Amino acid sequence: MSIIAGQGDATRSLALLWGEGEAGGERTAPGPKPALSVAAVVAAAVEVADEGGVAALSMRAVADRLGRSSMALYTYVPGKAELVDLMYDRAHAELPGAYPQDDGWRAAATAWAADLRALYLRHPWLLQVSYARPVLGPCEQRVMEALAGVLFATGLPASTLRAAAAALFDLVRGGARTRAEARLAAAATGVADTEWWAERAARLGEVAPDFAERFPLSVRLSAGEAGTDGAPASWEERMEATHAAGLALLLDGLEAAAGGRPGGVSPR
Amino acid sequence: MSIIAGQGDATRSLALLWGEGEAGGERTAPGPKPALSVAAVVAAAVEVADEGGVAALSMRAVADRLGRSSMALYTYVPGKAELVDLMYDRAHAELPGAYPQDDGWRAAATAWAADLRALYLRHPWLLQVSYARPVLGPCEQRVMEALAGVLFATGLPASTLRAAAAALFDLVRGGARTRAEARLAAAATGVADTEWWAERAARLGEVAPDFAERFPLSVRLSAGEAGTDGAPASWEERMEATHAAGLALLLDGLEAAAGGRPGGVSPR
DNA sequence: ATCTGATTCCGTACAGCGTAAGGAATTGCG
DNA sequence: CGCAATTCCTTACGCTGTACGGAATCAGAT
Repeated sequence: MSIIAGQGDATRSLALLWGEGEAGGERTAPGPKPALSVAAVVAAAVEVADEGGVAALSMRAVADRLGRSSMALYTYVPGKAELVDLMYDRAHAELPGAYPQDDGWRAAATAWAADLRALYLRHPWLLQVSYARPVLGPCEQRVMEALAGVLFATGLPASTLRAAAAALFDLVRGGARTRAEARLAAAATGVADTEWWAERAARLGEVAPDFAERFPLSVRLSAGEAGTDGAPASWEERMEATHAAGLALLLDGLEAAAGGRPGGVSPR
Repeated sequence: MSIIAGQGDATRSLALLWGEGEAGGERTAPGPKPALSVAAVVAAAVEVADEGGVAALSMRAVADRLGRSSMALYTYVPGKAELVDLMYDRAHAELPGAYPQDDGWRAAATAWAADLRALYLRHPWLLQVSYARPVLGPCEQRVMEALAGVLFATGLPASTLRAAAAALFDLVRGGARTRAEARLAAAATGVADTEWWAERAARLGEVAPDFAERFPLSVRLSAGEAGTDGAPASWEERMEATHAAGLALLLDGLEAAAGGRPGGVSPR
């Protein structure tokens, strides 16, 4: 259970996020030239988080990676909270800014979701950054813009599309979280998905032998997970399928709302 | 920005979660009788988190509330991570274990979502507990059981319902998060939603004057938020509406999948 | 060439955190 | 009465983010 809460000063973060290249003029100020830059600090911080997770992200760790003292970072960044804001936005720069709609909006929406999901799995710490308060950096905004472009093709009113956009974000984040957890568990224990889950189930069976009687519907819900098509899919594949199905349900709803306009070649 | 990472020992957490009343036998062990109990510790911790947020949740703070030293807690709970696991599950005890389906499964599902959402708003720190790794305590399981009961009324296959359940959880959590953020911002700045948002927009306008040209679709997406029906709804009301609409889209998809079986009196 | 003032960077320090280690106090059982 | 187990506390360690003050570096005015 990992938490990043409280976040930083919104004004300072916004200035840093959108300042980017900073005033183009050459620097003519006295004093030693900065050996680092905001971008360098953020990049180093992202590396630290990618490698060691959010728990390993400390100012000292980032500074060590840059060969500086931890206090040196504070000339570039107001504090750790704002640094996380910057990291969060920067990571979203890896995503495309638009999606072709040759195969219809539904395919484009699915691609958008897949890309975002992949980003979360590349940088799992993103999922531990509270998106409660919208940081609203340029890169994250670009992702939103791409989604907006896809959704407007439905012809639906903006109010519906706002709801759809929020729902899509939620589904992708939630799904990626589950998947990231499985990876983490696998890495931590050295045991593969299926075995880990079996071990977990066994432990639960020890500690709560009356599980099946207390929660019959839950058991029924998770029963038959192997699917009817013989081959028992791997745990990761099943998670992938569940995620895709949830997404499909939402897109079905959206397509129904769009009425006559089809979403293009339906992927199912 | 506080972080709770790494989570606790799953085995220890599971034992504590499902032990509950513990072996019913009278205690006949030597040594001083425990003045506290696991339940008392968890209850105190929940109080601390409710009042001061997740940042205020420290072992010392919990111990102070109980009039003990921080180290005394470790005789009841293996560590902070496991304590958070227990808190998380205990909070879910506030939710009902089943939902009547007199008005059809759709109304029941909506009620389930509303209750869960209300729980998250009562205990916002729940949203900062990473549900990446399923803690799988009895109370959380009860919530899942309630949802399963609702969903099976659709007559759909378990695989579809698993996806629907996951999606519903994601939507409720995501929506509650946005709402909780607005409250937090309002409380922190003393400014009401609408004004805070206006201030934020103004600040963004200063720092990124070319916003409208760079992100025209996003602007169009959030434009006309006041709705066509004259009265400009409050920010919180709009969030509520957006959340409800997202939920409705998903339920539409589910209803479509259920084919002939209607979800009962459609709430919209 | 020198001074001035701004800027970068670092060393130290502090309060807070989770918790390991060990000792004091309390109790039921022999 | 020991004995052994259990609860609870004190102390301490290493870690965190960061406030503070000083040292080093440099541009431009003198």
